Amino acid sequence: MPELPEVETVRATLEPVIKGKRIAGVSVRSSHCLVTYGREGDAQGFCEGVCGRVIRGLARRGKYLLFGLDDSLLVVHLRMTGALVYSQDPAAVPSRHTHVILRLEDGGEVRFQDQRRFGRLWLERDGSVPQGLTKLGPDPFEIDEAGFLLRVRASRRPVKAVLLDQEVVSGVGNIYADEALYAAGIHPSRPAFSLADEEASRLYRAVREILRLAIAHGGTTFSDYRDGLGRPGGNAANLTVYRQEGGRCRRCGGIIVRLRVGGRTARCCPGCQT
DNA sequence: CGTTACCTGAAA
DNA sequence: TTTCAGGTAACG
Repeated sequence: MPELPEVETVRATLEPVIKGKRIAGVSVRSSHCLVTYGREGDAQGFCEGVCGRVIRGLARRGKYLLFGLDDSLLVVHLRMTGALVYSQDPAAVPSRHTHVILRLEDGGEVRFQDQRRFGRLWLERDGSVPQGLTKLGPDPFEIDEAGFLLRVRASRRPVKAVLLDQEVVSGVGNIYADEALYAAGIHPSRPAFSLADEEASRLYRAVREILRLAIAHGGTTFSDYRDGLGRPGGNAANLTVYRQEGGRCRRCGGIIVRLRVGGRTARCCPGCQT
């Protein structure tokens, strides 16, 4: 579910209400999502490791959220259906998919909920980080055009598969890869190395603009995604091809089609994207 | 490289 | 009943 715009929106909405707050207690309703110092499902170690610590800040790298604690780092990946929602209402009953609750000293709490149970919370110390984070590439706002071109075109794989590869560029997922390729007029199956300078340049600018727009609208919600305060995002109205198969292309009036690229579903306009 | 597994639930 | 879903890691 959440790609860079959704994760950034969670970060931006959550940080103001939790920064500087001490974690008073933790409720683990299901420990499957916890990785404590490399040990999967260690709820007790997790509780001991976070209780009493102050949340110093909330950062994002790619699609990862990083809670800076006093002496450790809490890394969260929401994967497909995860959400981190702040609540000040102690009477609000947690959903059946709420797996972990961080209770703050001031009465607020942060709930980790995740229907499909793919999301993870890693507690790390000594500067170590989860495997996926160590190999993460820069996000599209952290590199210039030349750097983007070098990374993306260094592969013979379909350009969409390259955009989705978090080691090449981080933060782009299935929604925004389709949207950016449409905006740049590039077919998702094109081998990445075959992009001309002009095409790769258009793609760089399209990715940044598509992500910027999505952030400005609080991310895209189809069903599960919520920001840090439990609100859905408003970016679905801006989508031009993603989940629009069968509809008309805004540019040429052709039909948006669905195909398979790199193991994922891709949507595109065959008339406009070459 | 592409394919599969990991899960649950909604929709076809 | 089958297929599909915003992601990633482990396969072969």
